[in-house]
Amino acid sequence: MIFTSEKDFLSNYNKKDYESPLLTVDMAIFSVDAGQLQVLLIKRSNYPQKDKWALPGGFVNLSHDPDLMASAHRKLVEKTGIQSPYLEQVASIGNATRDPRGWSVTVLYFALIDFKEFQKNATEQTEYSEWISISEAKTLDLAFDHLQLLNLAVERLTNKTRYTALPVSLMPKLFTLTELQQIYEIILGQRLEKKSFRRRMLEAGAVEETDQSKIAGKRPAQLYKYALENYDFHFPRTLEYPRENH
Amino acid sequence: MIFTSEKDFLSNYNKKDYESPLLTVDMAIFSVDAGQLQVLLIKRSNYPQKDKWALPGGFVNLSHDPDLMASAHRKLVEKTGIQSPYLEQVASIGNATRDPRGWSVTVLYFALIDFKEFQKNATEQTEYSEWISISEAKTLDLAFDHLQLLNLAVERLTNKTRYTALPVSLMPKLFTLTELQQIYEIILGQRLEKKSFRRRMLEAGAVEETDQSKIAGKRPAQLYKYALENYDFHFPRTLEYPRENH
DNA sequence: AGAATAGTGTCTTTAAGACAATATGGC
DNA sequence: GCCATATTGTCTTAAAGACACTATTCT
Repeated sequence: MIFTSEKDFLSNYNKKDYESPLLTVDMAIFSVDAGQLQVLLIKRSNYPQKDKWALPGGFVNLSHDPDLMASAHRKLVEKTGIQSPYLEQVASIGNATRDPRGWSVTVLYFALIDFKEFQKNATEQTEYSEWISISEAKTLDLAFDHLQLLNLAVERLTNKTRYTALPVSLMPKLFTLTELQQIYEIILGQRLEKKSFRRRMLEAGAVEETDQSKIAGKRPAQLYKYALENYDFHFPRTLEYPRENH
Repeated sequence: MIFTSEKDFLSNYNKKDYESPLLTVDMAIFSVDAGQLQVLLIKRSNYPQKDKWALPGGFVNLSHDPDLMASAHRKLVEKTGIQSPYLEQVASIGNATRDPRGWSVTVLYFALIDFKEFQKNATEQTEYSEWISISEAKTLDLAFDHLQLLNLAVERLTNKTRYTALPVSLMPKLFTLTELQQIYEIILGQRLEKKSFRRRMLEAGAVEETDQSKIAGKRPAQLYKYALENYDFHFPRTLEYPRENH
């Protein structure tokens, strides 16, 4: 068939003539609670892979989701009630075998939320969901290739924690530097030097003092807020692994 | 409908019951020639967007491509004849408006190849293609959202050039450090200090001497080869921007 | 006063930048 | 020997690590 114009071509085009894949968005929603990095998992209530733990996610709604990010955002709001989390695309996995229903592509996003904020917004869910620590989640028999997806998301988060201020997104608006450092240490699984950590945050202008302080037992601590426009900021060096003792 | 088992569910499942998106893979194939970073563009020979310049790419072949990477690799071989380039997924863009045919997702990959290797393997193409410098490509009226895709790929490449040895993939097997440095300078658009550059490559063990040297006019130069298992290696710091003169 | 947590001073270390000096081979 | 390009020496600088010290509040 020969077409004479874009319009002519389009009026003769029928999507159903071609094979299409399944398209899903899956979310690794992270939070820190009880001294551990946690991920929100759901228990699948339907086939396929019924009753297995899985990352929240599902089909992109082509009629209502304007783009992939919107689809990810919709799922996040459904599960957590949180409107403005940190949300980042990690990767897409697509192959003929990951879903028994056929050639399937999933676009993986990760989100960072403040656990306290989640508790405030918690809504009744149709599907059972639970916060599970990363270490435990990795031992579960997750649905589909979700273990691989979880690993990709965790790897992205830990890498970025080494050279960005991203973990601020796991905190409330105001936080102390000690609290922020603790979050870094939980994600990295490594102790950090207090002085280096504070100098780094302050000298780069990533955080700034507020006029408030937090009283929680002993000496009150200065409360800080995130001071940059966005989360693209990269520190000039990555945090090192602890040096050898000798 | 109630299903009693995974098998029962699958035997009743029909993909055509659900809407599916268009799925394409697009490639930013980079090379360096004539002192400039170049990208391989094709002139579209069919609707939609006929006669516009575009990144090579096209529909994932669900019957023959086992996964997304295989699809990207297939397109790369078709266009360049090169079997083992550096290939990395950049991002996926999916929305209702980028393609007039309907909700469309493209998975963007970038590839790095040695220009000389390309010339050796060049094959006749059905579609007209041409190497175009990045600066020129950005001024063209590219098809669909390919300008955005190109920008994403270039950004990924320049970022990684600051902290990895990736640009080695744009070189032949054996290369001199001066040649490698020139490639870095072209990608970054910035002069680098010779001593710092060599020290960095050598001390990290990213490259190692071979027993060959290259005679090209004046003093012969030592030929090196890439010495690491893969391209995941990160230098401990990023290359800096030139310091201020004062 | 003592304990506990917040916050600072300052020396060392690592790896990059700057730039001058030396080495090698073709002509 | 001269020139161009390759290669090295070495001082400076930026930012992180180590670790001891001071400050503030509660009990």
